[in-house]
Amino acid sequence: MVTLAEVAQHAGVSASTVSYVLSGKRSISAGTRQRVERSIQELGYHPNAGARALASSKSNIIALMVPLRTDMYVPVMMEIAIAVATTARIHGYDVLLLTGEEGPDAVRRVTGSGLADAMILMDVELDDERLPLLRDTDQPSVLIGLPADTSGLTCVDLDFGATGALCVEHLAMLGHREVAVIGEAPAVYERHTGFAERTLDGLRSRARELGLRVLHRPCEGGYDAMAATLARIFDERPGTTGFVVQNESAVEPLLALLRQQGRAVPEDVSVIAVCPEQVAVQASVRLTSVAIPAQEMGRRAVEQLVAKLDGRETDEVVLLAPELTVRASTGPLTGG
Amino acid sequence: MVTLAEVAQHAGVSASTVSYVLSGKRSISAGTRQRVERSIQELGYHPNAGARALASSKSNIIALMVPLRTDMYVPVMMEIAIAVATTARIHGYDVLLLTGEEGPDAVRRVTGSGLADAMILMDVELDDERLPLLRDTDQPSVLIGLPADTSGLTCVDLDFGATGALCVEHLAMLGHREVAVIGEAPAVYERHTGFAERTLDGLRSRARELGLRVLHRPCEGGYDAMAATLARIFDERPGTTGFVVQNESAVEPLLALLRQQGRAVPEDVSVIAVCPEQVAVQASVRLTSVAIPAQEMGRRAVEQLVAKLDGRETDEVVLLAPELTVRASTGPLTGG
DNA sequence: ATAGGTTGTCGAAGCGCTTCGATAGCGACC
DNA sequence: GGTCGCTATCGAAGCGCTTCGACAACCTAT
Repeated sequence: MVTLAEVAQHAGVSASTVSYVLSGKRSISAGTRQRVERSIQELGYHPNAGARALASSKSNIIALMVPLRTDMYVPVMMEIAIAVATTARIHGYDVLLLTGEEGPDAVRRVTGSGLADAMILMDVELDDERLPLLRDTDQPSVLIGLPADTSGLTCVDLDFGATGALCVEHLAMLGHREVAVIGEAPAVYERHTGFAERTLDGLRSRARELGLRVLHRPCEGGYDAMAATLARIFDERPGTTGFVVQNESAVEPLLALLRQQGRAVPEDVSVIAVCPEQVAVQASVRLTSVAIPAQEMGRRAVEQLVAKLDGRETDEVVLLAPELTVRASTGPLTGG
Repeated sequence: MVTLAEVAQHAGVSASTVSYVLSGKRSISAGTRQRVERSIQELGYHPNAGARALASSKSNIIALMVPLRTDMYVPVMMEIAIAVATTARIHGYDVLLLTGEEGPDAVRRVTGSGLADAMILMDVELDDERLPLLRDTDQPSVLIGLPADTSGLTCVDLDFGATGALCVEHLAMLGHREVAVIGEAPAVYERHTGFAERTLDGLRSRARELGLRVLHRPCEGGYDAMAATLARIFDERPGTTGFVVQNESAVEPLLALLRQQGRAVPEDVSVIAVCPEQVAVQASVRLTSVAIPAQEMGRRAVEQLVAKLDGRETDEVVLLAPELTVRASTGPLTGG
């Protein structure tokens, strides 16, 4: 391995000068800079990460903690992770991938060892056990998702409350009066992942204002579970004409079942999905949907984090405004 | 931050003794060990990663390069990534997440800076531009996927050739004579990702031996693309009764279209998917499938890598044997 | 011409750890 | 009882870098 000292010797300057050329923290004459840069090129020098971290107490690494479970929103998670990695590189950081498995211990380990300068947590639960640790540390962190108590934390998330409201508004505008919400698997609600509840709250309170009736049913993904859920819904509320689906793996089964039951989309029933664009576009009916802006979330999380690392002020909570795209799965209520 | 020296002082021993307690590289008396361990506990000591890396020239980090594109097999990629992270932790390594974006430069950067001790590459193309670099480096690496020339490389992958053969055998056994293969998007073939071609080769050559006719059609995911593809297939080969699908996002559309055309699965046509178990189980018809053993692939890749890092001999190529699970989407050809 | 301020460079200290002798202590052996 | 061979421990060097203070060289304003 080529070292700083070798570069310095090759360029005929001192080691510190090379270091300053690299960091730009002191002014260097154009001539010297060029000589040093040529030497770096010629020798194929790469600064040693460990030495750098030791000397500067900065690893230039951001830890990203992804949920271990793969029962939900996998593509979204992946897209966020990739956006995080890509954006981090732009700011000169690398990303360390941690799984939720280690739980709070991972936070301690990474914080304590100086492995990472900062950390991003995904899939935050309302009362996440990692939060006290984060508040105690002075290591910057950003959450993707919204816990119950955000004090002292920085969070980035889609505004799921507004998302729910937006869905119900669209349906109301089209004349629907009875709405069913196909939610995430029961386990998701049980573990108090905030977004599912927030969507529902936003949707319900707006529905109340607009005078719509709402029936919420959690649903495991897949065809069979969806069939059972749908049967129960029509059993309980035969007049249901609007559906809001917040569960990727229930989307296609729902469409298939409706088709099978002779209910035309969007003539008889309207369906809105809360899902990534790709799912909405590729479905058997092009879905009116509120997109989950995975990339944007990853990007913003990194930007918040970098701002913190640079000592800039940051917002406490960044809520991304939902956008509803009308496609072919919603239409005015005609039959009455 | 608590340092080694502080632990040493607290325990009344020298720094090197603490270090040896931690690493176990020299024998330590039981009494001393206990005293040191108690001090570590009490002070909440975590070894500094940078200092360690510098002194030992080992970072205990494995770099994982994931494809940037999210056009295919996203859940599989995610599952592999998580399996890699989990398995790596078991062996005392952390995982650095690199996106394909930087391309070969990322390999240079990570190798040169000593950021990682080794690296795992996913989504390897037949003639991947990163391979020469890997062969040149003495940094251990493992590929997930199979390039054209595996000499000097260690690879882990599903045996896609055998997978193709297995699918066609199953269909042949059930009496089918005309088989259509719904493949990945054309772009996947164009960029020469090996697995798609290997599946096809294995399938074709076994079909020849068994006397079946095979028609292969690449297919973008989604309903519309699948509809067009399916129309062309039945147009060209009206007698097609067996389908092999190697494209997650074509599965559900295919089932919907067949249903819509009044072709019953599995009475009239049989469908085999090459996909993750979850997809096969959740589909509207429980699919006979060959699973893509994502977790196993990630795990094996790490194990190969760790073996290399420990100086143990490793296999050059690990091909996982495919397993076909019969579910409800395939059956004997009855109509004749 | 001289004090004062820049600008560009250097040397040295030190980041926290690993690791290589060196050595002290101790039981065993002839 | 002296020597050998352990085991358990220590001290010191050094990994490759950053960063601080020092200082020479030069420029400007008086």
